[in-house]
Amino acid sequence: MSNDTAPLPAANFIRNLIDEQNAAGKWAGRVETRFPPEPNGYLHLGHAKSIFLNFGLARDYGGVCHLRFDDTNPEKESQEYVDAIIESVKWLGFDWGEHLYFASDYFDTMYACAEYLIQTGHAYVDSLTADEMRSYRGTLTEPGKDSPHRSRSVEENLTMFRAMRAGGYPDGAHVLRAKINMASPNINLRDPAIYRIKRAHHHNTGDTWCIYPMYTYAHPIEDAIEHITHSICTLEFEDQRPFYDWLLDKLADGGFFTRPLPQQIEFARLNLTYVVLSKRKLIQLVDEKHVDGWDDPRLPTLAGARRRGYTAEGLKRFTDQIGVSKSDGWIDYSVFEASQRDVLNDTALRRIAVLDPIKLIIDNYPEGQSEECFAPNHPLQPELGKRTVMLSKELWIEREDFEETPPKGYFRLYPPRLDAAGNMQPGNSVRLRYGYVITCTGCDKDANGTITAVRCDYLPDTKSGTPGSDSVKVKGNIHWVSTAHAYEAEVRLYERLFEAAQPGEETGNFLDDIHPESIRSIRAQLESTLQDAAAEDHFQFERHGYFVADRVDSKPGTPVFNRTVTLKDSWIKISPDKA
RNA sequence: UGGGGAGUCGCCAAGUGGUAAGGCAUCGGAUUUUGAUUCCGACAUUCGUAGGUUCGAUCCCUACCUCCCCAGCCA
Repeated sequence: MSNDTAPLPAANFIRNLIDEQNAAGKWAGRVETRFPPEPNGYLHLGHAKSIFLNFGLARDYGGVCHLRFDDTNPEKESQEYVDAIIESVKWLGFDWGEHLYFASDYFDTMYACAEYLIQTGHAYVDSLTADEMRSYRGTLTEPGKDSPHRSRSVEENLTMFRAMRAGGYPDGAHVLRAKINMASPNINLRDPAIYRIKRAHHHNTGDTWCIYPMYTYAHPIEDAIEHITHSICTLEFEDQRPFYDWLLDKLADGGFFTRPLPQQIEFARLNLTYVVLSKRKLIQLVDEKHVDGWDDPRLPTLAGARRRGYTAEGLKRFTDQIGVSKSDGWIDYSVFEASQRDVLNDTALRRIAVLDPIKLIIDNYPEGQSEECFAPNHPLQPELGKRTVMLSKELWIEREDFEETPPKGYFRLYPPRLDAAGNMQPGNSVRLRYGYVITCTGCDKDANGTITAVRCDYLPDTKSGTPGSDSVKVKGNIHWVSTAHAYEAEVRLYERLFEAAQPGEETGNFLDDIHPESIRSIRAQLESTLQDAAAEDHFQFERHGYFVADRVDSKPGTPVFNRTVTLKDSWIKISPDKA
């Protein structure tokens, strides 16, 4: 990202650490990070935090950040995910240059390291079943005990490990384990498994291998091979760090890597209310079709966020805002929305859209006549110019901009009414945005009493942009579109996918908190210029919110709009029974 | 209850021995042809609790409390 003018991100414990190390000359000022997703799903907002952190650190310290696929478990991984991840990281604006890597490209080195570990007595082949291994491991409060196979000779271990690789054993028959300490208070050090036999087709290495390294073992080696300085991961890997250091220390002794070795640093993962950020749950939502694919605009995946109309710049603003620390907390989803509004407010062109139309008839406006009104594309950026919207006798206005019996404080359209003293007061006046001031005279109803049209008169001398147009002061300002000139289009309104701040917290099943109507598709009346919107064009529909032309379903000439986020609305707070 | 982490305003988050940054939210008020934006102002005598050291502690020491993570041949 190019942001020379952007202020330096706030201090955090990682930056402080790097500053200290740089002062001490530990890495000679080098900062090399990596973003290492497993290609077993789509990236989500939580990954964005990690991406901005890792790529941001590299950028700010003049280093590089690698994109590395941690593909050590072929059963769960696929090329589709690799492609989607690449697209999302690019969308966020990052470029890893030459540094695109796959853990699977290092399988040979990892294998060689494993033989070295065996030869130096630091690893052994175990033949316990998974269940047996579990019981030998002990518990949180009781030490484990040595496997009967722990004392196999180096020669036997080597022979068996080679046979494992050669396909001489069925899946699960043996595992290679690091030989550390079965009584360690840190369970992760009780001889962790580092290789398992698994006959699965790998998206990158095909059927070359039938044994695969475990994350625990593979990750430190990946970092060391790539000369990563700071290996940043989330808090749950803290207990893994002693093994990370143990392994690399042994391999450095063996001449595989040179010191200083990479350093693992852990930070708190993102917890966001009203969404789920776990791959398991996201996969379930997609597989069970609670949503329409990984890029469903209701999903917190980056693909979904993009389609929803959220911007990469807004995501950056969000991550800058929430900071990086080691304490786990929950960020309210409204914080995310606010950061998106910040960006969209600056960049989105303004347009008019009537989402819930009701007809407004200007009785004293000539039949068959129409005229041009000029509306700025952005109120704060006049250099963005104006567009023309047509006004005529019959308009569409928002249903909620008329109230037959207005609540207290309402200053939009309402008809003439009796005041407290019993005197008839005129109907309310508002300005038709970019047009004339009108005064409400009443409304039409059908036999059921349903309002079919609102009636008004306009004040001819009040047209926006003409001298003296503001001689009549009104508080209300409503948007409209001429019925004869409107463009009707599909607009999708989204609600939160989950109704609970922490889905599943109450019942234990996050699916119980799914919002039954999280998507609503409507036919809206839009100003005609919107017909030319291109996919991924962002707009502010004035007085409503930010919308984007859907990048999947929009066709030239027939855009479909997604509501990204509404505008802040303090009227809702004043009058909770409204909206 | 073994081990590893974390506890600073409603939500994030700096500060780490010299007397509590900032952001978001909230509440006032101004501007406003979006009940938006923008602007101005208010907003922790207090840093999980209790002791201790010190002239002085959010920061050091001791004990305690609360929350999170670890017993996959997942990552």
